[in-house]
Amino acid sequence: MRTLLLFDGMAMVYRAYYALNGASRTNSKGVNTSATLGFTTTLYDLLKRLAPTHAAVAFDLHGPTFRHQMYADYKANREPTPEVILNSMDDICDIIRAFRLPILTCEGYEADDVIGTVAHWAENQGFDRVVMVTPDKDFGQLVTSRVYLYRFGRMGRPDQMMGPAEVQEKFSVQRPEQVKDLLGLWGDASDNIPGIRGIGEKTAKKLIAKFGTIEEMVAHADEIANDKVRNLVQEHGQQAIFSKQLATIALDVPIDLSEESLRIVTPDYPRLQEIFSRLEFRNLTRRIVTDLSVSNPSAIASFTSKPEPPSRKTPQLQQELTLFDTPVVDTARATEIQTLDELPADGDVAIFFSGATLAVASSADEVYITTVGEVDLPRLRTLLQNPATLKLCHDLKALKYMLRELDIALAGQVFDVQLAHYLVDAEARHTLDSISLALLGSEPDGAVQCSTALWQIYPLLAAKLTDAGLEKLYTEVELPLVDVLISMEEEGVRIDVDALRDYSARLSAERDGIERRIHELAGQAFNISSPKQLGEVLYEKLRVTDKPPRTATKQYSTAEDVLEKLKDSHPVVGLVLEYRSLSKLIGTYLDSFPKLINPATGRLHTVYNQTVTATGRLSSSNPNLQNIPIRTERGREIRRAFVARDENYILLAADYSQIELRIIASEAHDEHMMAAFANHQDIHASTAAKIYKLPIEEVTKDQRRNAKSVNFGIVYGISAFGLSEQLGISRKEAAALIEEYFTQYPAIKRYIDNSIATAREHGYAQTLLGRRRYLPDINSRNPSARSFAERNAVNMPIQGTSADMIKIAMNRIHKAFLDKGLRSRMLLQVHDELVFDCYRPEEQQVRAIVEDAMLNALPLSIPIEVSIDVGDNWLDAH
DNA sequence: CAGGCCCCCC
DNA sequence: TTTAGAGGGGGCCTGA
Repeated sequence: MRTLLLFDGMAMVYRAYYALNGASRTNSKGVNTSATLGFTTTLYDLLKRLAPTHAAVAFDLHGPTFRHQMYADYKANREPTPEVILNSMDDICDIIRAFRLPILTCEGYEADDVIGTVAHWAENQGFDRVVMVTPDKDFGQLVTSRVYLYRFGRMGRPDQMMGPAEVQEKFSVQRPEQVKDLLGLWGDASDNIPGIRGIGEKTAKKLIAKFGTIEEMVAHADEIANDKVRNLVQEHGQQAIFSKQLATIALDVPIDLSEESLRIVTPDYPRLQEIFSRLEFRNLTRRIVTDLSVSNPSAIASFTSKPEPPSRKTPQLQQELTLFDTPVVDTARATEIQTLDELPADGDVAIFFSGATLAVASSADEVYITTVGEVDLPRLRTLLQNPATLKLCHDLKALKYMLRELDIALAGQVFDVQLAHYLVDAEARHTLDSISLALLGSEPDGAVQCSTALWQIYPLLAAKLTDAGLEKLYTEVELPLVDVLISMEEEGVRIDVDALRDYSARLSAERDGIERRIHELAGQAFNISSPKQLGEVLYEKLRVTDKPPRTATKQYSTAEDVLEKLKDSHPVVGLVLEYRSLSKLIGTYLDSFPKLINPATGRLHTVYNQTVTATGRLSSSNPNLQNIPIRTERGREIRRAFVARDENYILLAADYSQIELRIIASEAHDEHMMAAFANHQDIHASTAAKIYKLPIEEVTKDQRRNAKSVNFGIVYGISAFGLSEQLGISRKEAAALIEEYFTQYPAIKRYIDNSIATAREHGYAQTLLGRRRYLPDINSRNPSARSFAERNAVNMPIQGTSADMIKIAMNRIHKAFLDKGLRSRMLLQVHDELVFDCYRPEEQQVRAIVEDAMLNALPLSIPIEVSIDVGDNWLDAH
């Protein structure tokens, strides 16, 4: 079997950099080896894992400034004159040479042109497999930037060229067929999407179909009937052609290729040893020695390091080694069992279902496939209710809902790969397909493969969970929470539909009146809800300002904060805001809730998603009950429609008070803030007293408001700009406010700095319980990307710890209610608040349980406060 | 039907 | 090249 392994060299360097989670590694001689070490490790791993017969590394000869230069040339109407800049890549090139891999470059072409050419060549040479190794992130960016340029027909700075995530996701480690797809994509992109703004993909496809190619289309633009389209093509045609060139991967780069020159030979071990020793790559040296001791003992002599004792991770590594050589999910290997009886009653099982199809796999090899309607129920029940066995699944909550229809209660240890994957990498996608792709290298097809994939994923994911120290969070927090969420979703909440309808009618009448007045003022009828139409009326017809604000996509902006500033320029602006606010209330809440009430239960059932947020919070949808208005009088009224189950019940709401600030104070060990909390002071007033150096009684409303904003800013990862916007003060004043805050609260400042430093060191931020959020941009050279990551490094541990805390409380409350057989039920969670249907006779009991669970879920070094209130409806329970 | 924009919550 | 620029979410509407 002939396998060609192709590396995108420059991108590999970046990948290596990110792979180290942005950690900067400096050796004892002060040399920063982050990228080099990462690159080398990845290179070595892949050579080992893929065991290719041929390999090559391609580099851009012109470096990252290529695109800048190209853009400059384009603007100046010059022929492209790419500047040749070789980065300080000497070490990496040395290492590649020591591995005796050929480096391919070609002036005037990018690395992926070279790769495309080699891949194309290899296919023609009859290679069995061409594997392209290119980092998802950077290669994705490259792909995207090209497509982007092409599709939108405009140039931009390379660092702005980010595009749809799915484009990025498509490419990581490429299988041969994927390389083919890849090449196909270029063809598709080149011929079907002209880079002309204002012409959509559909129109474009029609045009290309008519003319054949973009060049033809531009040449015969005058034949286009539609005036608008014709003008656009005539105006931007050349740019479209240029964009096409940029977006097309070359398959004919002039490089000499021979099979012999790409063949893998034994590395130059003495040379490698020399470099590794200079760079102080001790662990890598040890690893290579260990590997060599198995495969090539005679080569060890060149390495001075002692072999490492066999790693306990060997089985897993072994598994990884085989992944690339055999299809991961091998249906041929899986035997379809004819009856459930053939599966051992005391064996572990993976359960997968989709629609009516149900697959039960006793291992990666044996699967029973059936439908929910036809399944042998008693046998399935025996299998799943066995407390001694392990159950593997994806999306436990959905599974439990399905099993409940069959009257089956899952017992024994459960491993939900979706939930586990959420903890391992919260921001990734958690569909079974993408988990498989990430961990196994391919996507399962059909129920049989899905169920066997669960078996393959399980050991890998379980190991990751353990390695990251997340087992406890999984077992003790997230897994038990599934039952709590099911109970809450099922319970739903009672809505006073009549009240909702009455209120809707009232607000609708008000809205209609405002709509008429807006139309009168505008002198025309138009759709106020259409930002596009509204923008035209405000900025073109009424000219409420000379400098119309724009959105990122260059549309007129009609965002609230923008309009708020223009309020005094024209009476229509205030009316528009009023209209918007009413429309929102009517559309999102008043009119939508009645439609969502379940006729069977007569209640409103939200869906909680446990694997969405980057920080560990829950999210709620259909409807979202976590964003019910409260701030404005008019909005707040909606909460009146959330009512207790019946006259025997009362709604009980329990809120954490200032929980995030308490977490900061506690984590930072800030004495002043801790004292303020300990003395039950108004924390914002106390902060104001500190920054304005006044006795707390003399703090004015404005000062308190400013202090409150700074406190919030601290939670969010403060910036002078953000604060100035929030408070409507100048950036300078905001900066001064922040500075004074940090002077008065030095421990907070240290805490923030420390959060960022820790994230930089590890490459991730984490909560008290170890929940992680990876921050690959924390060391980015792009200042705005870096700042974003830094703010996340500050915010995530706070927001996430608070999320961990309330999740623990929810689990305890749920359990206590069950243990005591209470009739009261937990209904809603709104991040720092829990709402209950409280059976009146149980009120004191419920209060005690809830308070105890919330206060003691995750003790801080300062007291936590919870306020509990009751009422006939949610508004009164506050 | 997706994406842009907007606005509600914590 | 002219916008956004404090964290985390979801929903509605338009326009193709």
